[in-house]
Amino acid sequence: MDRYDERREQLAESALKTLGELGYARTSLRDIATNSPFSHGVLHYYFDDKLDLIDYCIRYYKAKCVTRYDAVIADSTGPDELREAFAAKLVETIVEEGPMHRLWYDIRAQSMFEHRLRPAVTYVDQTLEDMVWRVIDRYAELSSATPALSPAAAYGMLDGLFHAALLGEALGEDDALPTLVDQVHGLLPLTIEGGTP
Amino acid sequence: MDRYDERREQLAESALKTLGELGYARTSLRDIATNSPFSHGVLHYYFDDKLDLIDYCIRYYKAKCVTRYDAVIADSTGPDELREAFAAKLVETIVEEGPMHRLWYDIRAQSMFEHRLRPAVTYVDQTLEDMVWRVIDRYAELSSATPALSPAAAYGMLDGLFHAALLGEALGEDDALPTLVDQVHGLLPLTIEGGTP
DNA sequence: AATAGTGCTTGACGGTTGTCAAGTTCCCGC
DNA sequence: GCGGGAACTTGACAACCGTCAAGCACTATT
Repeated sequence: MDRYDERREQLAESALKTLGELGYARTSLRDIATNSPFSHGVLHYYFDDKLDLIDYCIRYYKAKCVTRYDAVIADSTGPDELREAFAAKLVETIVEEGPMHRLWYDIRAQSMFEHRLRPAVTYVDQTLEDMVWRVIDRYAELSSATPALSPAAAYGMLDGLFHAALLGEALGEDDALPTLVDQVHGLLPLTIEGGTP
Repeated sequence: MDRYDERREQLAESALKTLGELGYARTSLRDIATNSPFSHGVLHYYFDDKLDLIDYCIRYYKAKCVTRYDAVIADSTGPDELREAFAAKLVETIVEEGPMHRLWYDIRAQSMFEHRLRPAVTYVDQTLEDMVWRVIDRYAELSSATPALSPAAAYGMLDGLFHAALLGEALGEDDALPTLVDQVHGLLPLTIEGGTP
């Protein structure tokens, strides 16, 4: 990777930090530059415009989190262990990377109004669906069963629970995270069928 | 209702129309006023500031859609009929009120960054959960069974599927709506247990 | 060491934003 | 019909936005 790409990543890092705190609507290019070692003019040196920067940020964000559960998949030796570890990891990432997830749901909502965001959102959403499916597939395998729903359905339901927990956590519901654990524990068995009795 | 409240509702109507088209981030008070019979100054005559207006809009939005599925609940005489009618109604509202739903998910995401939106979002979210739970509860009753998950879990999963379908529809996936129907058909039986064999 | 070119800063631009004060029009009670 | 307050318009404000041109600093090559 050459120097040019390094700087783009560095700026994307600063941008993600700022966007994660303020959200898309209230983050200006000057805010991003303030949270970086550079001045505001440099952003137009490395990116065409604001949306080009955000497009890059979205894809960069994905690269950092798409393998988040792969260790859980690889290390778990039984269905219940996988279920526990997966639920714990979901909670962990809300606690440790909350702003990043908030930003993701923000950007995804923006993509319904801002057409230029759509390709990146579609791309990342698909990789997240794949990531979830690897968990479900492994869970079925460890249960000696087969998945009972489509990847899209599994991702949609799990994402709904995750999104609700993130929202609850942001809105100050103090039982949002334990509730998520319970919900995931309840949901995973529903995603498979034909397991060994 | 006095004249003052009538005008507030009228302005909220114009605001929702504009916000539904442009989204929160790109809608200005002047845009809203342009889509109304009044000038931009009148908004500060009826609302304290922009967030006060949006707070009012969110609650007003809820009042219009919270009973959307009650007719389905009342008219259905069997579990499969309810399931069909509910899924059809979900699709119908995406088609006919798409912008309003897009706005809702946008505002809900904004509430994670803008504290002043939180009370209204929390309030509406709860009424939506109640609305979904009335469907699930009736579905269990018609199935001679009992619900197998909490209202929050049922709402979270269903909302995840609905959100994904709305997003898919906005992003141009032409099978988003039929897929939603299939997913809802698959999900509802999972929400109950102990039905008559 | 002179120079060319990359990397970065600075400052300015036109436009838009929320907000509000001042002024105008309209309507209702007397 | 006349006065007064409510309803609404207009215009202006300070601040902020994305963008970009101009210039400075630094580095590497010759």
